[in-house]
Amino acid sequence: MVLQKRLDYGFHDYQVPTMPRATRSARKRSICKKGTEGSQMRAFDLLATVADKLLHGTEGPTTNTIDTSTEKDRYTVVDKELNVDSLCKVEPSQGFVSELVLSGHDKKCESKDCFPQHNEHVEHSLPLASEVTNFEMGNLASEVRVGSPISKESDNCELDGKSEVIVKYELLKTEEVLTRTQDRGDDSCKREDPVIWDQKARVLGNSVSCGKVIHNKQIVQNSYFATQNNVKVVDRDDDENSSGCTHPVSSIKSFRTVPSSRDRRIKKVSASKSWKVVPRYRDESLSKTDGVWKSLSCCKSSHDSCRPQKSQMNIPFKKRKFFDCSSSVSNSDGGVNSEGISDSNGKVAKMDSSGRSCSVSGHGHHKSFQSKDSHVKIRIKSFRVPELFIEIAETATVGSLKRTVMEAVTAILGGGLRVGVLLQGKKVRDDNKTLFQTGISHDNQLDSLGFALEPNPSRTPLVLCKEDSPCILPCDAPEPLTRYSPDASADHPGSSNVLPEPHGDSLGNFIESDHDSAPSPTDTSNHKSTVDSKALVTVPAMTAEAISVVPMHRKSKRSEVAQRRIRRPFSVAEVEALVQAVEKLGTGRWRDVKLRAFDNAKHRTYVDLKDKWKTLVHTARISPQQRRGEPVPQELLDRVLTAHAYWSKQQAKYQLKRQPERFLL
DNA sequence: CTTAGGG
DNA sequence: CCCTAAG
Repeated sequence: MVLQKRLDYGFHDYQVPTMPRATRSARKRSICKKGTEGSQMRAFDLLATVADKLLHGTEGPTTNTIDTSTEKDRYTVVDKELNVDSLCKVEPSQGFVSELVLSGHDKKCESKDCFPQHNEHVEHSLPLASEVTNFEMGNLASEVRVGSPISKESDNCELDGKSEVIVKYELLKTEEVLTRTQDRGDDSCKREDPVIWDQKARVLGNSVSCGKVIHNKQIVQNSYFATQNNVKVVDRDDDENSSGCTHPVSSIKSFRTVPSSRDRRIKKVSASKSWKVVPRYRDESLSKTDGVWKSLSCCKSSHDSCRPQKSQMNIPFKKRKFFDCSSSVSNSDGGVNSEGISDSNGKVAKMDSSGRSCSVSGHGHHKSFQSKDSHVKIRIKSFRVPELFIEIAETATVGSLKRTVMEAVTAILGGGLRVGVLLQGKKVRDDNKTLFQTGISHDNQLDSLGFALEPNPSRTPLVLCKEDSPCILPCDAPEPLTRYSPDASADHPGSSNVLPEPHGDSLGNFIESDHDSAPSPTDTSNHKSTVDSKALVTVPAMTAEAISVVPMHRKSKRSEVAQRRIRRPFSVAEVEALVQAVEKLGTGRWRDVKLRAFDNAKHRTYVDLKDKWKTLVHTARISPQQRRGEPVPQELLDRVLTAHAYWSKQQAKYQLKRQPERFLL
């Protein structure tokens, strides 16, 4: 039996931040590891989170349930436990819920901008929303504040009718898997079991909506991330509790494919409305963000990083890896989020991620952003995961199916993504060019700027990606969807096919930014993203076009294993910074080197620096022909050798000094 | 947590 | 990059 499920995740404002792996992260790391056994969370975690919420509600009942019960059971149990309140409560501050309410109920959006247009979907959903509203209105209202903060910030929330489904996820608990779309009318789905999700994008404006259907099995409407998503969850359990919430980010526990250990539950990840991509790590100023961001990002300060914080939403990520990934995903509802990326120069580009094509009115508004001439503002509405093809035996259990899907998704999202920048349909490969040089400036080209999440070849073994098709969506580009997403739901935005090139190119950096702080002043170019206020940028979808998941077991096993961090070759600028620091500090003080030259580069640990130095020394000693990767200027290599020789000598002297002493003793 | 090295 | 031993 071949099930083809299409998972469209629209993450509006979904980001994959890089989690700083600070110097001190090690400990955390270890902690995390212990805690989680196989979990690998990365971008995916967010999804999981969301899903989790949908399915299970906020937190997690979890442990016990999960641990003891069978998978099936556990799900069931969990489901029962869901309730709107809990969901809502989780992130009251977020306003997601409220939005939902608003959309359904009031229909008004605080920000008018948000809903410039009505969608069909909206109308559709309205009823649902209203239902929900009725039920829980009180609670919700109380809990949540109305209006999404996000919306305030950025106006561009609105999606046009086009934007459709961002997230569609369907699962059935029972043995059968049904694929459905949103019809609620259909009972077929409902009947059996538990969980079916259908999320569709819906335009809610910036906010996310949370809906719950209580009665029969109902439907939870969620719009996560951005804009409009409707999620229906049909829960067989009648309970009172089914609830849906839409958070931009929420946690999903259950999804965990890994049967084993506890699942990670992510308590909350909320969508942050805005986050900065590269704010100084220390600053952490995500002003706009809710607490969410922090949690997602691991912590700005290294201290916090892995450990879950009780107070805020924690994201108990089991693995540090998750953090390690520089990328994290954040959703934003309306896509209101804005992100700023600062490059070494200190420039900051703000990005708003929002659903895909964003052509939104907001853009116009954004112009205001431009005020600072030299900065390019980019808004990314969302990144989507278009399709996922799964093949699984009929005899497989639902649980295995879930795991399989999870794995597939995880492989894609968590396996390593890189961001590709497209300009007028062409992939911009030179990471070293400045935006200006590339033609990405606030006054031009914005319309043709697109971003794509591309599978990182090195990291996605399991996934079969066709190279050629990364899903890319040029922002405004009218192009048709990529082939990958055949169905309408597929994005509206046109996508251009693009390059599939694997790694080397430029994109490698996650938006998150790695801009390493220090190294080169010139780095700015690294972040390719740019946009001006005007244009919305569409986000590209992930391309995992089709993924075949085959043997679950293997994968799962694999997945359980900690993921390896993505490879991030050192740029010349970084090498330069490293060399300079080592010349000054010497070779044995990697922590100091880290602090001195890479303090802002969260993804570079002192161990990484030490390793890099090791390889640099090696590189310097071999013939140029034998060197691979981005060529390092000979001058730097010479300095490496010189410094290495010098410090080796120093060390030797030190040792000699000691030697006599020892003797004496 | 840091270092240092091997893998 | 990861993992580990050692400090």
